[in-house]
Amino acid sequence: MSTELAKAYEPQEVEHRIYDFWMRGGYFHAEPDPKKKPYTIVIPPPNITGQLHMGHALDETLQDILIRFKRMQGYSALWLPGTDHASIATEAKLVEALRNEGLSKEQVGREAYLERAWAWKEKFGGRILEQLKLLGSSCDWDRLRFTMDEGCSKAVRHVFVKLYEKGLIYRGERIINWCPNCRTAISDAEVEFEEKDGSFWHLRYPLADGSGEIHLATTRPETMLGDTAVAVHPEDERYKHLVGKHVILPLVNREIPIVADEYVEMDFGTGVVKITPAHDPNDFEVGRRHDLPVFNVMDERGAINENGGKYAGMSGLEARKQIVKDLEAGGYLLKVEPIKHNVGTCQRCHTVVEPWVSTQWFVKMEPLAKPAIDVVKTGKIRFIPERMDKIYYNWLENIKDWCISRQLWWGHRIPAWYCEDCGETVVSETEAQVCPKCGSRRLIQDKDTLDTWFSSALWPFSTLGWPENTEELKYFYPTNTLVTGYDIIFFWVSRMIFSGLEHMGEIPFETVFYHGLVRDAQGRKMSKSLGNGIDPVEVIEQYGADALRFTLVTGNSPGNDMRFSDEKVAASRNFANKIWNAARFIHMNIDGKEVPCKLPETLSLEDRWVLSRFQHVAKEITENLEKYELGIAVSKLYDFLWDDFCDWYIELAKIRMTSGEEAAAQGARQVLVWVFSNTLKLLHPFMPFITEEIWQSLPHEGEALIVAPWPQYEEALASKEAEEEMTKVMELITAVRTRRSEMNVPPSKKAHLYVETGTPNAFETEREAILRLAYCSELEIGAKVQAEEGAVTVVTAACKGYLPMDDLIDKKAELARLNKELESAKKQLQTVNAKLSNETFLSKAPENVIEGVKQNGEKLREKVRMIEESLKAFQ
RNA sequence: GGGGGCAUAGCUCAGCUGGUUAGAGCACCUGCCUUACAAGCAGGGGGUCAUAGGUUCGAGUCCUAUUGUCCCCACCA
Repeated sequence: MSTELAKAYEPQEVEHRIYDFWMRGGYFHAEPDPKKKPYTIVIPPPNITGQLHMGHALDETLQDILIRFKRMQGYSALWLPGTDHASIATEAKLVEALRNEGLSKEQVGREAYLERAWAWKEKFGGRILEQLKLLGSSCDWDRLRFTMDEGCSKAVRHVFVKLYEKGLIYRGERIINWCPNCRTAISDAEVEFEEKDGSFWHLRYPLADGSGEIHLATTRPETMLGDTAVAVHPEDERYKHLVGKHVILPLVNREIPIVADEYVEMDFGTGVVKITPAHDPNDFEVGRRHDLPVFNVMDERGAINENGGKYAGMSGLEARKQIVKDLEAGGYLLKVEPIKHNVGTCQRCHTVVEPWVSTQWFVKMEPLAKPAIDVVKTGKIRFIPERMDKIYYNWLENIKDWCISRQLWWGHRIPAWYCEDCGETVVSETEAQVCPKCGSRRLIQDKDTLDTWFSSALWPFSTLGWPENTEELKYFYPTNTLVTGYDIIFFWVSRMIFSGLEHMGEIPFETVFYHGLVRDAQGRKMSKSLGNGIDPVEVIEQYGADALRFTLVTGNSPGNDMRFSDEKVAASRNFANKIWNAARFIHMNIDGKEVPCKLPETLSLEDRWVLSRFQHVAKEITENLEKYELGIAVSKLYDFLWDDFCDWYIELAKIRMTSGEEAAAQGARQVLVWVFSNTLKLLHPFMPFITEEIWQSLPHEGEALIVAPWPQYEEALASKEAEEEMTKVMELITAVRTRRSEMNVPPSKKAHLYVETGTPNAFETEREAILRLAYCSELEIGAKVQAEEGAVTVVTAACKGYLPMDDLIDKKAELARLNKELESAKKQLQTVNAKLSNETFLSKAPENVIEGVKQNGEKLREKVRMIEESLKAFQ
């Protein structure tokens, strides 16, 4: 870059060029390196169906910040990228595409279907990765993985067999959540409850012996076709005598028993529940306890099956209507009342989920959950923020077995074969050829595939080569940080933890850094249906990737949701522009000159001040980053760069650079370059493009900022004295500016300034700065100065200034102002004095706090004295 | 039913283990095209930190309760 370039930063061209530069340099690639310490993050693999949304943008930005930080600190920093096959989501897209061609997946057949699926994956699966690059993500693309690639698939089969042999995977007929739209079983975690309007139908079931009837209510009358009992509470006096008797199931005319079970709540409704074991999880349990038959009346589409008699073939809703009609006609319907109730829906398609009995594969969770709880309890794995612990414990402590089979074709096919001759089940990592029991060769593989999360659970080690014991696995595992949203604690985090412990005997990561959701400006969730989603790619095009990243990390604290708005990105863009212009300014002053990238021999007070400030900032930011306080770190950088460096230091440096004294000018140039390029290092993880671009253009050592060493705190450059001295000067300048502004004096009108002070050194040293920045025509400094009468007074902690501006002074206003200031100073002094005369404060507060209060008291006393003196003089 | 978050300036939010006078961005007001930047510079107004108690020498920060709001889990047929 040079000063000829645009006044405003134009990110588009820079970003592509710089990303190419990084790629060509191979800076993203990490190798096992015994000389370095490893730092590893595995990416939460985005779905191949996905487009980059703000949630990804946040997730990837946070990871990239951590990886770039660690890389600069000298770690062998691996950010391992990849994508997830997302079985249900992808299958939905594929089936839809087929439907548009007038085809079904059954029509094309499994093999052809999978060919299409892979082709689709090749075509669209990489789109999101290209979008990740636009963000600046420094992933090791050489190590790109996919949950269904050969290695991951091998890991999946290995785990399946191992768990099966251990008895932790089993197959059985259970009641599961069935999505009639996706036509597959789903796990408990994939069910979302939504409050919906419904009806409560009150029914009458006559007793079989004709001695009366029993009243009950249901929200799903169509399930009565599958009723196999009626239940009451064993202690319920109203019904005790009926237990053991039978009722006639209306419409169906089946005799079903009345059973007693503690599950029934006496106080709810009539205290009678109809029991449909095939279509309700609680009823299923009741049925098991009482050995009731399971009478399945629904098919895979949620329609009534052949067990439903005259209702067979009707959809659930049709059957409901007809059954209610028939019940009413038969005199069985007592009343209907409207209610609101929670209905389970499919996470993917929001179709109402049917509890359905079918044969599925499950993972036995309890033995796996226990160690997973322990590693968090003992702190081996740390959650940030800590409160996520509870959510995690709560889930694992109440865990139910995990239904892992899916009636889908896209995914890892279950490595189980059934013998057609003897019915034996063979589970094997490789294709089973012969039945070990009867020797038959007629083996058929299970048609189902595994839950997507079964493979993502292995992601931290399957991507590093497991089950082979690769160099990568040895070096990079366990990984260090997992960055993800709190919405997938159950789906993913918990499953990676127990999988890592079970298969690797070691935690998968040390820290889980949770972030919240990115919401719209009104705080609503971004969603397709609301149409309020903001496309990160568009934001990048308009404002630049650095501005987007800066926006996402500023003010973001772990685990908390954030709002996203155009105004915020605009503010970030302005910051990028500020940096750009600081660079332009420096170029203007160094171009064509030889400026070494080291500090000069002699340092001025402002040099020592800015260097000291930088040291503290560097130290604090490093600490903040290590504690995952990214939002805090970035705002400190913002303040330092904008306020300290641009608004103060650059302005101060201009004096020497226009002074005509070459040695002084050169010193200023060197400090400018040194502080600025070191600040760029600190800023690089957050805003990688603009910082690399500028850093390259300035005098620098090393080939790229991305691999430049992270600034170390240097005690020798920190100076409390320089900061204190400089503060005196800055306070005076600000006070003069304020006073002038209040009197509406334009900067063009210079004024004589008298500074009365007991500590003249700093003021003398910075004489030129005061002249220039406080708009002075002349400056007198002394222990006692003789100012013209009627001069305006400014008082700071270290000095008193007089501005003779007789013609502009509103005497009354000036008097009022001085009085106000005196009052305020006195009030503060009072607070301080109260503290210092408080015995308990003095005896209990720590030394440094007391010392601070004392010093403050000194300053205030001096200030009060000076104001009083001015008032006296004024009158 | 159980658990959790949030409540600080007009708006969006910081404020880490309690410690001098509670901060930022945006918005607003005033003055400036000062030769890096008007996407800028200088200055300013604006907050009884949701409410009520408590702990403490000291509370925005810790504890208890209340109110409002959002979320998670469980789910009553």
